[in-house]
Amino acid sequence: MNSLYFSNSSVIGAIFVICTVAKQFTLGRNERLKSRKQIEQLFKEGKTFNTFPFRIFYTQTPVSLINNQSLTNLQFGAAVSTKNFKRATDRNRIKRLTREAWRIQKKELEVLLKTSDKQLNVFFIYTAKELPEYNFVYEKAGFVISKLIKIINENNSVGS
RNA sequence: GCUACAAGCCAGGCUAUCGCUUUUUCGUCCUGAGUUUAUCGAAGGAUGAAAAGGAGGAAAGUCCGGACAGCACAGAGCAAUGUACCGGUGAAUAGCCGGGUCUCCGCAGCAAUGCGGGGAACAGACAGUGCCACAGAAAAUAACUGCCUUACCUCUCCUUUAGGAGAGGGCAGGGUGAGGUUGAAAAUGUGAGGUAAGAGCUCACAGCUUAUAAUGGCAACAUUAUUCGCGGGUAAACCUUGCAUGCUGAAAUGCCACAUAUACUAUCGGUAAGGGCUGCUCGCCCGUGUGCAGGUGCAAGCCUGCUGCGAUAGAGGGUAGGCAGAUGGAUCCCAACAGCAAUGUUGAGGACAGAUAAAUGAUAGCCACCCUGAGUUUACCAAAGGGGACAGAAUCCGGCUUACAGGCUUGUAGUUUUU
RNA sequence: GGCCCGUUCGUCUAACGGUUAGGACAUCAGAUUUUCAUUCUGGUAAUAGGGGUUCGAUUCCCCUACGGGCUA
Repeated sequence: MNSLYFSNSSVIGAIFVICTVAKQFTLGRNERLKSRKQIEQLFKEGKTFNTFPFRIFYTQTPVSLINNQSLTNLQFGAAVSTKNFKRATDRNRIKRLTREAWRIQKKELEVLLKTSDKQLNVFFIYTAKELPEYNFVYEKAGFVISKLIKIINENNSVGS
């Protein structure tokens, strides 16, 4: 919040600041999983764990192995099955809620990934059969993120 | 005022914080065509800021019809698929509008009929084939029973031993389709004549139907007159007749990039002759490079993909594929005119999203709306609490169908109170 | 996005337009047995919803709902 306030007040003067310190809670084009190939690879090679309403697929690779430099450290996707929710509106609603919960809470993960030089792809699949409330989704997404942080830390300690 | 039905319209608003996406402008960074070799910079990419725009009446179902694209195609008939009262409308339809016929319901009337509302795949059952359970004699040339009659046999009576009258019987021949308890449906119905008994056999009235003519109507059709006739139903059974139809769909298609050198692109060559035009007929046509799979109605040819032989030429470097198609069009709103209407013409101005693991959002508060209603001044007040549907563009349009909280407007009907 | 197919007792299924919609497993009741199992007898139980054609629809036609498959 501090940086935001700062950037708003000094638009003309501090160009460098704007360039380096961007918005916090973004979820732009590069931060989402958009390619069919990537997602298929994720399902093939990724690891999974369950926390109740979600099933999580993820892969982590060191940044040094990746050639494409425009990639960000963290990429995200979400899906809801047609079997459990037949109406498109409900599916849209769930995807929007999960995206929102992810967007607001992912900051900590990003910082960790930058310091440990890793790239992480995450995919959420909603497996419950009832429409959730926002607070519930927010809580569970926070739990998932803390779990991911734990996994990365363990991996770091083992690798080093 | 309330309730019900029908038609049309709307599909909550505002603020704050944090986001997504498209376009434009400005800034920064990267690459860098160009050449004047630089504090230049086309085109492109990344990123930040600002401004503007950002989901429906059904975006849904995919039930119809088109636009558009690719492939195929000398032609005619049969076949296949769809469709079926008439006219209009429109790009087109099984849509829409108007009309006709039949039929159902309600009201009025003794009835004929009239008025109002709804429904109809509404061509053909004298072209042919099939089917019609149970019941019934029979479910369709007909048979059975029955009725009448002829000859024969038996009995009784009369009597000029020939025979006549009456009754009964069963075999045979003839006539008949009037009666036969059923059923959804039984050979048009009623009356009279006629006959051995009967029958549209004849006649009168009524009903249906064929053809012709007149009148009205663009037509379907209606009315009237004359005439042929009166063998059920079923074509949403096969079928017949008329009309229409080439097939496949944006995951179509075009371009660029990428791609393993036994690869890719372009051009060319080689063994072998029959085969095709839709399955059939007529009539006609093509042609000399292999195999497999898919598409186009089988096959062939053609196209696409894969595999495989040879020759010549060209061309090389790194992984989210990208762009076009693709969003402005048979559009919507307003006014005038034409038309019964669907709709058309003219005019002015305004509006109109473009995502691609798929945007158009999330949270909080307030206001408005609806429900319950503590309270007490019993009302046109109201704390606190609860509720807000159906549903998410995917190439684009025109219809149809289905889902839908609540509100507004108009019309019709009913009811209550007051006058 | 486009195309095609299906829906019958709790489950798996059968049916020529014509009976009370048949069969198997399951379930319920009774019999057999000291008891249980097996076996035998009997019962309950369904045409997805709506409309049409027909004298009469599980069947034929239309609409709707739901389910499944194919297609890069």
